[in-house]
Amino acid sequence: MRIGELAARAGTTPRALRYYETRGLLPARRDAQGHRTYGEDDLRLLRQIHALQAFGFGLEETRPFVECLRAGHPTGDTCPASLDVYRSKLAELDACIAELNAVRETVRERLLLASASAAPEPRCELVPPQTDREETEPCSTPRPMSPR
Amino acid sequence: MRIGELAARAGTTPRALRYYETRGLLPARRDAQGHRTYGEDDLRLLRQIHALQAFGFGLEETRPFVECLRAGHPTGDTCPASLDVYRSKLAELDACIAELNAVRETVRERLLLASASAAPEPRCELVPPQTDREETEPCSTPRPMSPR
DNA sequence: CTAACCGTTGACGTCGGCGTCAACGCCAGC
DNA sequence: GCTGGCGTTGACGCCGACGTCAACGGTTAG
Repeated sequence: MRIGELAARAGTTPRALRYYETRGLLPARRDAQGHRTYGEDDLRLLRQIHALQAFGFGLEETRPFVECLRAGHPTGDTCPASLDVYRSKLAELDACIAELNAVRETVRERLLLASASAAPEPRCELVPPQTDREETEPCSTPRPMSPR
Repeated sequence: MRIGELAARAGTTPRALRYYETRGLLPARRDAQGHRTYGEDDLRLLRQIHALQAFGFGLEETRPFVECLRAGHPTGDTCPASLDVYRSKLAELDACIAELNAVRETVRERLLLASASAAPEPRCELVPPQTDREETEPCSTPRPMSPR
């Protein structure tokens, strides 16, 4: 299997696979023409990578999982190094969530205070809220649920 | 007041102020030597900018607040445009927090499942947890609480 | 023969908010 | 005159995960 086919089957692009290779994450054999050649196993590795990326894992963080799979384990998270990544990710998420909640509360307070003082006389105006709902792009840091 | 002094008083750098100017966020007058000149008002604008940045607001999002202040209002969030930013930020935060919570739960489940199957015999090993606490850098997207 | 299509490497662009460096100007003090 | 300190503009670097383009090569189908 060559790069185009693997990319299509994995739902990604040749460019991404080449990038992974430069990072040492997904090395490829070469055929007589110098073209990259992959096996079925590589498809599993790619699926692992994408599953973790969808959760906001960085490429480096997927490495233990990928190597774990390549070592022959049934799943990528069978190895201790992968569990460590899980744990540090959990801690990171907890810290992030706590911080965002704190910010959220502060912003909410400010909004209430400001909208109160901005309307000197609370006229109970019930303006129909929003006619159109814009898709506001959410959290991008661990950025899960990327388009495509 | 020139750029170095204002930067020092605002706790930022000349580079940042020049950048703001290129963005049209903080225009400056010039003296005979071509040096940027600022007034006391600009210090207030800068404080507003930094306060919002500490909450994870992007520079563009601070613009309504800054213009509100320049329009002579007592606070930056007196104007409707600023309130809109507050509201959209709240929505963004809510979406982000919800997403992160979902990811957190999934990761936690995975960790439990994997650590359970990784230890075929739950040997109740009570290894002393962590000897050193590494400062894991938290959420960077709305990235509040930046260093300095 | 030529076009279509797949592959290769290399380099630059993207996004935000500046940091850092280069090369220069102007003014004060010794 | 020389040094130090402040200012100016312009350009490149950073970080992550690629997208996009350029210029090239090899295989296959018409």
